[in-house]
Amino acid sequence: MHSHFGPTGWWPGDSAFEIVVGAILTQNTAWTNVEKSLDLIKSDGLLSPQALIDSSEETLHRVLKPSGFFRIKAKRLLHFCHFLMDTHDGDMASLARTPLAELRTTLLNIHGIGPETADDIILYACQQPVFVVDSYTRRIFSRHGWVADDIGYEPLRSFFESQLEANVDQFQEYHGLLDLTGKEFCKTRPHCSGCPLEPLLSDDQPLVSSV
DNA sequence: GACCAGGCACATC
DNA sequence: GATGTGCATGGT
Repeated sequence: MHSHFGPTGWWPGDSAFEIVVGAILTQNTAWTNVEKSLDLIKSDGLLSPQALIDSSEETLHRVLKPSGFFRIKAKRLLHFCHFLMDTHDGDMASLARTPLAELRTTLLNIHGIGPETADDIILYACQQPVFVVDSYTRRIFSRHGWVADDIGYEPLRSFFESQLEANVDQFQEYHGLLDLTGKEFCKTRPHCSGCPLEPLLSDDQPLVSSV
């Protein structure tokens, strides 16, 4: 994948907090739409937990509108902002120092932060090693016959983490490459010709046979 | 005009 | 525990 796409530079963002905002806004949403909202948030000077908390509901809805689900995402963003202010005085660097297991549990307890969003935050905003699984990851591996197509998030994450050295840079790059591969090659079943992973196909049993 | 996009929570069975 | 559904906009 790397030889096909080169370095992905996955997850643009000038700050850890911006990455968190993007992670929440991109839930089931195309990144191009998220960028529109991020631009509005920045131009309105709202890119901080306190600024978002202080903003009116109308303002929040207006800036979140381009990325869809704006009512629900406004609530989810505020839940995270209140958490960050209450427990870390709004400081992402302080949050990022939380030990990995505790960090993950804590994030998952915030309303609106599910497994993928939590892992995006941990890997890209907090720079700690978790393997981010997303719909493309599952689709690519199931279409190649390597895992069951209904494999759960945690079993798939555990699988990757058991096979790979825990390395933040590499985990960031794997996720970016899998996303690009999914977008470009994984449109049709069982798998698309030209996929960079095609040379790995074999008659072997699935790597993970069941949930 | 249908379908999808870098999910999650909640209701119902 | 498993399955279905609402959330909403913008691009293809």
